[in-house]
Amino acid sequence: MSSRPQSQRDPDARDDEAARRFVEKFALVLTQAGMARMPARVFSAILADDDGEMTAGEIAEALQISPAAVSGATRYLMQIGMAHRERKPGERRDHYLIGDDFWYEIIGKRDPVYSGLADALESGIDAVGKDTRAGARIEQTRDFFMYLAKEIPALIERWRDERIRDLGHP
Amino acid sequence: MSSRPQSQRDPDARDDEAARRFVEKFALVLTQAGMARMPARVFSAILADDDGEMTAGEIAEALQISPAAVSGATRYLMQIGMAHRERKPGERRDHYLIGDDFWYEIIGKRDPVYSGLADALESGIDAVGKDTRAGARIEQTRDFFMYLAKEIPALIERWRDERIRDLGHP
DNA sequence: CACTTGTTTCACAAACTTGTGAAGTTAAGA
DNA sequence: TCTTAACTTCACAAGTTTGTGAAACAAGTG
Repeated sequence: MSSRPQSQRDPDARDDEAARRFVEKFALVLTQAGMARMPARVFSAILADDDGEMTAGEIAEALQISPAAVSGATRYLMQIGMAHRERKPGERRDHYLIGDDFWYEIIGKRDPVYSGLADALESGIDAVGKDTRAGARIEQTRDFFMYLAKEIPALIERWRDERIRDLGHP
Repeated sequence: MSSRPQSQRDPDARDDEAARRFVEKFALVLTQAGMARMPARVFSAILADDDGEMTAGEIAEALQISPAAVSGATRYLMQIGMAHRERKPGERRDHYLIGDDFWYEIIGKRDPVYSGLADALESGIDAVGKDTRAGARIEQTRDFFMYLAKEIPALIERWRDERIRDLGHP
């Protein structure tokens, strides 16, 4: 979990200082995409960890945050399915991990967002009147989100398939 | 812009009270999807307006908010391309409008988000080492976002084409 | 050119969010 | 059963964000 001084580094090995910078950089992008700060940092830290698995203590240490902050962030990450927790029998510590294919899950879960928009729009069509200009506009918008709700999961499925095929022919 | 009392309503005509509820409901969904409250409300109001076009005064009146709030919200909406402003010659008022096909634009603009994630991840691969487990995981994640950055615009393009074809054969 | 209507800017108060220390809870190990 | 390490919950202080009133600014109109 540590690397040599810069002057004699193997360019293919881990550079802790650079890894730390990456964690903050990636967390920042996630934050800009709407994720809260601590969950973003915690997630990035686990992502950059070689095992993809850290204890709460390791997280607190790595990010210099309180156990309370770790607890809050991990609870959130687990809730939205971006991390999960494991504890081996006869272990006191929880290990937080991110799967190797969690991204499909997360993006796939945008589905409810689009469906939610489509549902809200559905009720709007009646409110403004089916045959009004607003009605037509809202209906078209609804159709678009229904399309996304259907096609995006299919897109991700396609990626999954391609990946599996690539692993078969490396 | 107004409708009869409930008791004698035409079910295909506009129901102002229901429309108002829709505006708040849809704004709430947008808010949950990460949009700020006022821009979400203003956008929803214009979406539900029959002309798809409102003056700042109409917006303030409809949503019971100050001119300052309208100004801030419209500035934001225009900046991200969800609304634009028009003023006819010899008019004192600005009219804010949303196009009939703005959604493609907006979702299409997620592209930079995915590209941004892919970029940040790219730098992470070197930081943790190309041939480490973390390196492989980050690389795979980057590939996934590059895939999305490429495929989602294509998806939207496809919708556009289908729409145009539908309009040709109604 | 002054008046009037409409929009933007700005400073601020209120409301909300965030991360912390400290106390409380849980469960492994002796 | 008691001890202790690990995690969670809670109240709060600090920091942000949000929407407002008031004042400044722009642009038609008489």
